[in-house]
Amino acid sequence: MLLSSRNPVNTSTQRRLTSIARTAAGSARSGLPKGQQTRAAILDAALALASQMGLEGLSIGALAEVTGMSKSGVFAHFGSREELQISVIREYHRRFEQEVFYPAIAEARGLPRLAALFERWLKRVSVEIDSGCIYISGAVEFDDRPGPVRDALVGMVQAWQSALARAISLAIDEGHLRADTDPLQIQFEIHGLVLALHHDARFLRLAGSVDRARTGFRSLLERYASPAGLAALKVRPPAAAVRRRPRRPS
Amino acid sequence: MLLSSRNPVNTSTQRRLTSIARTAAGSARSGLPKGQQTRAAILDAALALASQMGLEGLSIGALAEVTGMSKSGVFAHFGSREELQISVIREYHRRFEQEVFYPAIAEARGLPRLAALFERWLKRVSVEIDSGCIYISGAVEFDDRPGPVRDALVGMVQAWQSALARAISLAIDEGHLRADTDPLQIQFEIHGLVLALHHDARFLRLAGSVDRARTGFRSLLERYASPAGLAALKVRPPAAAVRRRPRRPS
DNA sequence: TGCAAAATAAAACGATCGTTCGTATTATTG
DNA sequence: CAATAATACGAACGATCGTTTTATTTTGCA
Repeated sequence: MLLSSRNPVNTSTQRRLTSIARTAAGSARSGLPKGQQTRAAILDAALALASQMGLEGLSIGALAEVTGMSKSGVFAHFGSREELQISVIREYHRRFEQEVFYPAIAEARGLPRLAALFERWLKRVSVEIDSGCIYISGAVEFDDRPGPVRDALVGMVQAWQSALARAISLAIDEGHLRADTDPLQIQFEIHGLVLALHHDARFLRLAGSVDRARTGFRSLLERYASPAGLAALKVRPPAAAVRRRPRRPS
Repeated sequence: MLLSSRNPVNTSTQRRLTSIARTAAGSARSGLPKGQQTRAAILDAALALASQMGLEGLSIGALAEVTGMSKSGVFAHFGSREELQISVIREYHRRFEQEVFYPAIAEARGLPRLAALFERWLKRVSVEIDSGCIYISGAVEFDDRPGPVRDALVGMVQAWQSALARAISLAIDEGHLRADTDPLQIQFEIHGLVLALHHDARFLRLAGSVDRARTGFRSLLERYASPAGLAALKVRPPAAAVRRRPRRPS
């Protein structure tokens, strides 16, 4: 796993799930045992619901109505509301990896990769579907609410932040960013652009916010990038499919 | 009022308050009639509570417990939970004006004023008391929840944003920022710095976030400011008390 | 001081919440 | 197919929420 994060699942949910996996290990006929299948369906609905109402607004009753199940039926799959929220966070993390991190990491080290990370992040946070970003809304909801949900959220966000910082550091090593750059400072400012985008696009419903974020990113590069880095961005190849051959200049 | 915002108070609360004011108009002995007095006390507690739990987490029961009143006693002062939330938003706006806007507007037009706005904004959002920023948490809570609360929130935020944009435009007029600058773009990026600060300081509890925001602001100025603007910042006088004499260079 | 009005309290209502429990249904496997 | 475990349901519980109603206390003014 590339976006590393510890996985402290000693809960009842996990116990049931492993026992399920053991029981129905042989019947990989339709892919998954029935339980996991509906669990995935519930989780999918829960993600949509949490993206709109927030993690705190996520209610089991509403989830039951959406999925056409009974409240207790939904409940049984997670054991508690907290576990449901944590599961939602984990699933969001998984999709975030899938749609932002993995595709971008296929780009060449340095500014190309960093720019790809940023661009996919923008899409994820503002335009795609109607989903708000659970990382952002969760950060506000749980900044003063201790507990396992907050812990899970902090873990995921930190994992993403350090992945981003790593990409920035690589860009420095590659000579694409000035050697005296502070990776965490750039990360801070990039994060700010995304947060401002989320705010203006989702709350104020301002058109053209994505372009403002892009402009901010460009002028940030003009400040911190080296000529070599800017050049690497210009000649940026289409990066279709899998381009994993490690190409280190210098 | 300098941070302008329409005030659509045709509610039952407003009706009662004016009638109170009429009744006890003569007795300005201890400043306010009893009703307004406890209302202010409740609002004070509500602001603290909403800063910590969010506007949605603000419950009348908890508010009653904190103030040592009965639920219905608290309730009677606002008529509905929505009105309470809106009142909290208005009160926050008032304090924001008082602690951020008015002191900063006493500074000289241009970068000195803009820098003062930013600096006081930082303090308000991250360090002062334990209060989170209701503008920020509210934006996340109500980005997908239509209604009068959201409307009030949007109005206040827009008022502040346009006040900020006005200060930026003045800095351009003053020759402190390059003439080809887009005020809304700068506003967007400054807003991003504040949001990132709020995130890192309150959610991740990262030390040194305020300095990161300041660093971001400085490098933003290096990009957009003119030599004259930077000079105006350097010789910045202490700005004690009232210094309103308009000093336009050039 | 007395009296109307304003302010607060107490209790209850209906709704919704997460959760539990007993039971019925469905799926999986020997 | 039968046996057994996995799933799902329905009803109910206790708590909390915003709100209403009714009654009591407190306040401010003639």
